[in-house]
Amino acid sequence: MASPSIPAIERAVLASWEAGDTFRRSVANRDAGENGSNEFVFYDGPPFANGLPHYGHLLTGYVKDVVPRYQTMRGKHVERRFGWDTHGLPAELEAERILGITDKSQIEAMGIEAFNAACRESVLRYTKEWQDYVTRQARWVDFENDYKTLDPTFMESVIWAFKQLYDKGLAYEGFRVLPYCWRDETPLSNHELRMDDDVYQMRQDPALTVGLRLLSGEYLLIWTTTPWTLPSHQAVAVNPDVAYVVVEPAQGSPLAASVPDGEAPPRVILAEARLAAYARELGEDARVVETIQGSDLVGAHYHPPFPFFADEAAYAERDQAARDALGVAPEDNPHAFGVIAGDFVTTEDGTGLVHMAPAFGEDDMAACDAVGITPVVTVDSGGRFTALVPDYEGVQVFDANAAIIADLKAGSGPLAAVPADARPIVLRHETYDHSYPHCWRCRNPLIYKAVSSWFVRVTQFRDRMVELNQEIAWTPEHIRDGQFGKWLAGARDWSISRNRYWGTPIPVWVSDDPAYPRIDVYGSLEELARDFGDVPRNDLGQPDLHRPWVDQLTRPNPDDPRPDDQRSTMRRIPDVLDVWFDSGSMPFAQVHYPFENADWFEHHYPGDFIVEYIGQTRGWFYTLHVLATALFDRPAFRSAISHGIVLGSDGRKMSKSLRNYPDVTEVLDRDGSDAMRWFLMASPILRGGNLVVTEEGIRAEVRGVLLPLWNAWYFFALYANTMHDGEGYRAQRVSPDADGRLAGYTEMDRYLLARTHDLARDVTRAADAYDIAGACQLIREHIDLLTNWYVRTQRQRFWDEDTTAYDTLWTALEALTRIMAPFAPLLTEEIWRGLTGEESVHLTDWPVTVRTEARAESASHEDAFTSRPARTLYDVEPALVPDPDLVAAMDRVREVVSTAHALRKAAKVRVRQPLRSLAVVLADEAEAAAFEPFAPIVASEVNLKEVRLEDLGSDAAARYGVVTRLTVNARAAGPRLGKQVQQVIRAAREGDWAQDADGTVTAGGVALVEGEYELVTQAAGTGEGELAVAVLPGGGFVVLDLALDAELRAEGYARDVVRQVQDARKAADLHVTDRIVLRLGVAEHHRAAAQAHRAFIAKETLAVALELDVVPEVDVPKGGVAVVELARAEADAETGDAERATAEVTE
RNA sequence: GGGCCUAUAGCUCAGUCGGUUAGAGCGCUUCCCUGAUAAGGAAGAGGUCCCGCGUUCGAGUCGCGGUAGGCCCA
Repeated sequence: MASPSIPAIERAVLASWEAGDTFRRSVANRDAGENGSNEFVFYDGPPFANGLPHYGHLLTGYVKDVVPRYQTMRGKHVERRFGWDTHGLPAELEAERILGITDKSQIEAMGIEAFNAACRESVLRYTKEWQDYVTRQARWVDFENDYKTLDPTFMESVIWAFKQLYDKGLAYEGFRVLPYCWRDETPLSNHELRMDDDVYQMRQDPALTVGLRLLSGEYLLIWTTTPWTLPSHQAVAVNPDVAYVVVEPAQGSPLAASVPDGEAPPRVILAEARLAAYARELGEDARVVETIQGSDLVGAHYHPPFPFFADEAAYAERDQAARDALGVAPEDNPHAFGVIAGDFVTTEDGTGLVHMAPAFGEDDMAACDAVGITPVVTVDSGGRFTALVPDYEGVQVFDANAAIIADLKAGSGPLAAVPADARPIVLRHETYDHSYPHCWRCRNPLIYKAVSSWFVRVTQFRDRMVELNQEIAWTPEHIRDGQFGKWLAGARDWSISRNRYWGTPIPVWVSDDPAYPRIDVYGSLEELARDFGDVPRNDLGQPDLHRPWVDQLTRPNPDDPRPDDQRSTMRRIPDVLDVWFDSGSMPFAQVHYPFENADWFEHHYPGDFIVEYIGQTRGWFYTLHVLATALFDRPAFRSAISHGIVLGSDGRKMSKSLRNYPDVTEVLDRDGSDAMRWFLMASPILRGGNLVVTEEGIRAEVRGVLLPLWNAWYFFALYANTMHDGEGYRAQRVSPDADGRLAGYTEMDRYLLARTHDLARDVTRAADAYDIAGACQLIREHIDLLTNWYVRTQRQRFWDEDTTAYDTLWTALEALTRIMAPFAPLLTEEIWRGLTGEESVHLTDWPVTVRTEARAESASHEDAFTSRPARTLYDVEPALVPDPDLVAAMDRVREVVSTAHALRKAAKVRVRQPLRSLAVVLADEAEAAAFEPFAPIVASEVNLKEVRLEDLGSDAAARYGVVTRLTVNARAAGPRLGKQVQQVIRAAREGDWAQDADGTVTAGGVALVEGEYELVTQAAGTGEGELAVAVLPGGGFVVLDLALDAELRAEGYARDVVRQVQDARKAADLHVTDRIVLRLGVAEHHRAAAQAHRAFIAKETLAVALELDVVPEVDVPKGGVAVVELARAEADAETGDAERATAEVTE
């Protein structure tokens, strides 16, 4: 059909693939080669399937299909295993939702076993739907031989990786500051903070400005909205690049008044930019004693706000318990209570000096860690102060604010024991309204709190990661040294433990008695079995590393010499691994390395190709690279596409609630998968840009690419099938003769084949460079050429049953569908099957195009065939004969046609009006000769009786008048002439130049040397009389003879009549093959013309009878040339022979 | 606040090593053509190449500083 239902075609193709097992065979057809030498290794980035796929998944899925399909056709063996990401917090939250519970205590109450069972069910809930979507998008991927991160084999490889890191000293335990819900007694991930818009709510907190007394006497002003963190204070941070001032408060200011008469008022230090904000306390005319840089303050020491950790000995003793509980080795804190540098310090609010409580702030932790200050955790899991802060022990931190503020102001409580001149002062106490994070479950205000965590010591091999990144080919290129490279260079240690339930367990067992410490790390089921007597087993008795089964493995501490009944026990730490550790382990864990497939893995790592959206530079791309570097000292992948973000039709992020994007199912049902694939693949999104998805955009690709391709095929099939009186014609592949020539084919045929050759060559180049959008652009241009140049100009040959035309079009379409197959796999499949009668385009080979070299080589080295790898490029596409000269000549033809049309247009002569002649004047005889074969094409396109070729060497120059124009090659002349080149260019443009007798060209007074200029000959004017002259863009010119005689006018008139009748036919809703009875009424002065072309008119309009009358001119309708009346011919005439009918009319 | 990216015609985007007069597709206007095509052809309108400074004989392109937007981080 001419207007096909593409989705229907697609469904039929999909069904045939399933029936024919085509995917599996396309993989199996290709030899993997020795040690996988002929494999293309693709890693599937596991999606988290806890929901349905959206455009982002579809986009990535299409790329994940295009590249392997292409490589398969190139002859590679490409395994494609689907991966499922199954662990992690999203799964747990979904399980909580299903189970109707909201916090960890409820999980503990119901039991981890039941909870994890719910998690497992939730992550596999949508696998069927995913499979359906992936199948519908024509993505070939192996669902049977898939991998899941919850598989015991996968998990065993993951704990192996952890142990490797531990053994290399690259895994350690430390602190990590997280949002923490003291009511639910659980840390939250940063992701949970962004989960709901109303997680951040306005809240009123006390804000204190406190002065801490430097040993030199001045007070550092710090500002905090969490007074409860002051007892845990460890340092003050300043921005080293900010200016600070030492200020003496004005006489009579509140601060000056606070000291007894006679005593000097205290001097305070704050950022210069914040001085005005404290005018109330310091007085309007407070005196700036000194201005200093932040860096000058770094290292200064002061008296802490509270005395809890001031006494080194007491601190060490009291903190020991907390440290022991966390398993951290004791170390002192010599740097505490000093000024440290922090780039994050701003002067937007506060004082420009920031109070650091490293256990309760991320910045605090990082800045203190940099100078060796360890956090002091003074708050228990319920948010209450511990014995480390005896004065407030047991008080919830928010409740403690009031008491802390009161003690600070009054010097009471713990400060009573501190000498007055070492106490802090409270400069300001205000109420602060700010946006503050709340627990998304219980709506209580969160705190930030240090929790114990395991880390990968990324900082230790960070530089190596940067080096290895240089070996990766990124698309777009800037990712390598930009977003990804910069991220690597600034990488911090990776926190990999999560205080959760559903994940790969951290395989660390510790003694439960600090008196007899011991740590065991396990990297395999076998090691576990050795120490615990058996592997962990679930309720079905199957090996299962998940909690709670793995936690049930305990044993007496071998390092504990006490009798058995008193011995300490080795227990697993409760944490599970960050899910990103799972996905980073995917290359080896999917094959259960090193327990199985060690040899395979060696030869398939790094992988050849991965693709994800740009955000994965901090996600999958990153974790793959971290583990690859740490474990194997090589990159995990050779090339990566990092695509942009898919936006909704309004340019904003796609949002379910806004409904700002086309429904996926609707698009697939109406326009089809290939339309969506092409739309996405041809878009800038694969070059890193963002993409707005609109239905119009998708439809535009259907109209611009898919339908023209289909119609080219439909045109071919329609006429090939009706050839030889309906017997049909089976087209042959064009094949060159022994000399490699396409003798017997027209220029246009050879041109199409040469262009198809170029297409294959250029698309190969683009696809090899992962420039998928570029490949699509090339194909789009080629389809335009095929349909709107070749087919349109050659239609008559098809109606004339010229078999070379059929063979040529068949060959071109067959190659085109192969080239396009990865980018529109369903539609090309249907067309290719129609063309060849064979099974699948995806089981064939990519058109390879190095025939010239291969021919020479294979001729001289006959044995080269056998000694070369399977798919080296031999004479596989003999029909696609490159011909650069022919391609260039045809470009000239299109120039000539276009220019001649422009002349007609300027002279207001319609194309239907035949003209006598066109002269094409080219530079020399050779060019004219090369053009000669195309003269008929020009004649028919421009509607000319004759196309003459002339060259400038003939008398054409004299007859039409020519000028010579000077063009300067700035690239060549610029370096030699320097500044003068501008002068020369201007002179050349203005005609201010001359050529000497000896040939020297001088422009603007400057002599030019060979190669710096070009002399171009052009027609001078627009021609004389009825000759119209126009310059060709590539040099040369055309001269169109606009003179009309009666004969030409008559012919033009006849064609006008035909046109009008065709319109009337269309208006009468006639079928294109319907015969008609026609009556024409023409004006007297057109009678002769109509008579002369009566047969032509009848033939063109399929008129079996034509009655011709003369009517008064006024009866002819406006816009028409005749009065037209027509009716469908009677049935017997309709079935009669058209030519006989025409003959009757002629008589 | 930091890092990265982007900014070129009404829209979506190309623009190579810095080289003379900056392109394509779509859209728009007018005209033409039309027995495969939901098409095709021609002409036209439409540009402060985000702004500024600099380097250079010459800058859409290179450098610096801004502005706006996107992504990520904080």
